[in-house]
Amino acid sequence: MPTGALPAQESEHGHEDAPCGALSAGNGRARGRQEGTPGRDERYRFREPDPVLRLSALYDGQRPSDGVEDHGRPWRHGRRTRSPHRSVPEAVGSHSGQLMGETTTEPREELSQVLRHRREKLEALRAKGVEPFAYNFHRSADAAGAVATFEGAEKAGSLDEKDHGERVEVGGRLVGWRDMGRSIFAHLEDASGRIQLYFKKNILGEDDFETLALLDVSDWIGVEGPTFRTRTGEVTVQVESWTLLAKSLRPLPFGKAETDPETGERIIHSGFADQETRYRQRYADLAVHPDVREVFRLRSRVISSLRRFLDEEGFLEVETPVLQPLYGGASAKPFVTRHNALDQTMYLRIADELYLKRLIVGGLDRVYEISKDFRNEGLSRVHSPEFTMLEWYQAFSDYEDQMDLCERMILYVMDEVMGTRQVTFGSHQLTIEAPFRRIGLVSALSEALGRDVHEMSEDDLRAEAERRNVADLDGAGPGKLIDKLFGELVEPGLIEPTFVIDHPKELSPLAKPHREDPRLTERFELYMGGAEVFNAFSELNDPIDQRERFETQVALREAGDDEAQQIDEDYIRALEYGMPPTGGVGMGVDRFVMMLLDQPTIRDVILFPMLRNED
RNA sequence: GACCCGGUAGCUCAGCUGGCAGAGCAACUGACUUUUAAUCAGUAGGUCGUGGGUUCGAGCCCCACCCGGGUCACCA
Repeated sequence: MPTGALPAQESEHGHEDAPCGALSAGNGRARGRQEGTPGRDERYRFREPDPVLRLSALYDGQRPSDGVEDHGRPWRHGRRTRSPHRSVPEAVGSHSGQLMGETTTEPREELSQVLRHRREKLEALRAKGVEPFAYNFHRSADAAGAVATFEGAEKAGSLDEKDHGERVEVGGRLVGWRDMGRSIFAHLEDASGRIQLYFKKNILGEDDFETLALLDVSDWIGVEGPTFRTRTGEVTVQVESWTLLAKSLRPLPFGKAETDPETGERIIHSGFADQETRYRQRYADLAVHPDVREVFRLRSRVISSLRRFLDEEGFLEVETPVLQPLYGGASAKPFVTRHNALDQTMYLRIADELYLKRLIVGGLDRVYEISKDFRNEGLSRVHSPEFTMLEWYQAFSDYEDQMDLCERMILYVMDEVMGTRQVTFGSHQLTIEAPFRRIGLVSALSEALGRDVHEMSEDDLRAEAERRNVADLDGAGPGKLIDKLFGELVEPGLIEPTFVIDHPKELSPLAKPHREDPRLTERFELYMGGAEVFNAFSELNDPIDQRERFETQVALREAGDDEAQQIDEDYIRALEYGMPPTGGVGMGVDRFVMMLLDQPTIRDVILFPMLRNED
């Protein structure tokens, strides 16, 4: 599990799990595996003699009589039939067939025993008149608030004669359960943190206490009662009444947590380690891993902070098309789709750039957009086909100004969200301070090669690249060769924030020529933690030059480069009306978040990363 | 795409040179009224990714395939 050093979080919630109540749903084997029966079909019948007497007893006489086939759905009796909840919630999925005793073509479910027990408890609860899926629950505090209030009262000496704090109503998910016989300790977790619950038989009464045995870790419950501090020092709710809010029919894969007696640190033994399953079932990953929840809370705060920064700088947030008749603004392959009514091929955008610059032409002189872009390419640690891009364009600025703006923005976000300028990138500990290092792409490469890149012919460059086993050189011109060599030789070392500036013209068809060296463009990429996070130019505003650049791209495309750009006539028309000098920046928001939160892969900062179809 | 590693109980994993498929946790039964990885006693739980092959015998060896992770390479 990701264990990035996340700053400034409240508590380290660990995970605990524990066996739940003593009472239970009975002996599955006896029912499901009777001699000679093929298993599934028999599993849910209630027949005599049924050894599951404790469970049966809880039905309070509503238990279906025996030996009749349609008792596969005992909860269908009584008022349940007309309940808006109808039969089984969606989570049941393919198991309903099983449970109904029907033959089904569904593959046999892996969890049948565990799922069965929970379903039996659900029935037992309904038989006792306990509604397992509540409509609402009023909370007087969240878990952290209840603890804080108690501690405040304790400090102020305002506890009552029994050392109880005020009564609270808290609600959350059961994440731990320790049954001690006539008393039970449990932990309840909500978005704020966790709080211990204490259930005591002679407070709740015999019957209510018995019913607790039908609860499980993962259930949502609400409780009410005074707070107190246990002998071991933990602030705890002494439960006087409880309400089941939602029965969990599928146990969450909680791991175990222990507290190191030496350091007091919580050591977490994850019960949910399979990366793929964690991405597919992000709900369970989030439910079980508080630090994953924290990553996404911080991601959200980073994005808010970026937005606030740009708003304060006078930028206007805009929205431009995701579905485009012509894609452009980057070198990438698009997703293709079709609009039926217009009978027209559409592309999912690969960049926002060309639309945003049209807005500069129109006089909206500082604009930005935070959006999903789509590139039909492979997946990797730093590439997702669907990713979040922030682009902004500012008239009356050039790339020098934008480097300054980037520095300010990064420090603004760090101060506001992280509260520190210290950051960890893998094994590197860094302090981020402006100004960042600036290196010329060509001069840095020249230094790495030990010879002046400008003096090298295309053949020299190719020979160097081949000597260093740089892959995929087909059709690469000198610009691309320089870029490849740079990627090989210089890029991996760019851990601390570094502006790499002044790229070869061939690589940057939308950037202005360098004012001092026509072979280059005024462009920078900002690298952090070894990955490119920002990309920016002094934007090309000469429509005649722009057309020539597009034509060069078309030639590259015809030569087989399917990532080369196309001529966008409408964009050229816009430039012909006149675009003021403009600096523009694109930022990979996911990567930025990765860097700030020290997350090793882009999937760890995307809630639902793209995966191959399940089956 | 190429290379490396992996897929065994609900989860995390072990399984030697081919010889009866295992552990911990979770589940289930029982005990326990201030525990917190609760503890103690007991019970159940398996299509060893899929399909072929070799063998008296395959989780293990061979072939093919599926799925995942990592590394490399390109766009943020």
